[in-house]
Amino acid sequence: MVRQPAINAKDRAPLSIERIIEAALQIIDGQGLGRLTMRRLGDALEVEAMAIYHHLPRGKEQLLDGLVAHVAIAPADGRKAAGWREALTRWAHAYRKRLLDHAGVLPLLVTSRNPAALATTTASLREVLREGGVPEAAAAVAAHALLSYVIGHTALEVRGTGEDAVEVVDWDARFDRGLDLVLAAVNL
Amino acid sequence: MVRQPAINAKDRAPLSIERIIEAALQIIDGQGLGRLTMRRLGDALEVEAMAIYHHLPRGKEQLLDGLVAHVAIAPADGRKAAGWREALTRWAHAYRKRLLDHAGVLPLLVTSRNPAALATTTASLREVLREGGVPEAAAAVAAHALLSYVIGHTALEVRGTGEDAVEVVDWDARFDRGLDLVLAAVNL
DNA sequence: ACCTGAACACCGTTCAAGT
DNA sequence: ACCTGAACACCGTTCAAGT
Repeated sequence: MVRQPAINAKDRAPLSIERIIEAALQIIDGQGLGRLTMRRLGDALEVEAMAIYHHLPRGKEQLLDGLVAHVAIAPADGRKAAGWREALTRWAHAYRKRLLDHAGVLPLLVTSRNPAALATTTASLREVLREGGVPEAAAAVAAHALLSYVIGHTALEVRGTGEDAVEVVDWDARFDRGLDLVLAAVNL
Repeated sequence: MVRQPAINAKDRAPLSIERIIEAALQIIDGQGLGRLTMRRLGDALEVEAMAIYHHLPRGKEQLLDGLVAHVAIAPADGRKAAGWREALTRWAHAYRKRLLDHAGVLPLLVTSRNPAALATTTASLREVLREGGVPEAAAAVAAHALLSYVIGHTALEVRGTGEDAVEVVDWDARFDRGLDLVLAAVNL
């Protein structure tokens, strides 16, 4: 006879940090950061909230650190860029998309939480500049100005896109025009 | 006989929205946003937490909206600027200082909460550009790029200044160099 | 008008216990 | 090793009551 799992055995995929982070992102993206609680997260994972502590001993703090780390990585754009300016434009678009896709995590990004994750983002941007042949000294300023612009723009876009928005704005167009302005200065 | 207040009379200044906001800012600046609770706020004001609801019927939501409104107003710089570039530089420095002085409120600023407060900030910046004689079309892009840069830089600065900072950085110098880059592009 | 006290439904987290 | 259940100290908020 083939061995059957007992009726009461909970033979589902065991918990893992990846599954926990994924479920947390789904709650945040769907209901907002304020509704992310350990108990609700446990429900989503079909587990008691306390089980999460077995995988994240530092509890909710560690969970939030993990969320920041997750959005820090801008997915690489496969296409080959014609020059450093096009490469930077693509990087900026990819990072903005990442931030907007998980806009609920944004408040965590403007905290001193998990500063190591920020280094990841900076490194990927510096790599694009290096490949584009931008001199080291100019690259440092350019990277900082560009990253600041993308983060700041996204913050403004999120604020201006809420339910009771004050003004109707084409945020795609506004982003591109500001980006052009910043990139023009890099060229000087 | 001169009328004396009874021993048990609580003859202290009555609660007001201004006093509540002020006390909340003090808690945030000193202990962080996470430790701002209605009960602690009540303690700071020497009142039961429930008394706050008499002045802020929408409760903590309304309190947070008020905090966002408070940091939205960049204090005017008294000195007379020599030209639009100097005027913008001063505006940027003043706004960065405001954000850093209340860095704990920053997470609230990257939410869709109280979008009307954002209009206040934008208006003050647009006024500087108007006085500087920057043409309307260029001013719109410049204002957005500059405001984004200042907000984004401050977010990065707060992240890079925490207790377990990864790198030592002269944030004043970095801010100025990025600001110069953005302002150079406005000039084109 | 302004504040209090008790109560309710929720939170994050600990700890001993189960399998 | 992995998860549960009960418990603790805390939240935001309501509502009736006090002055």
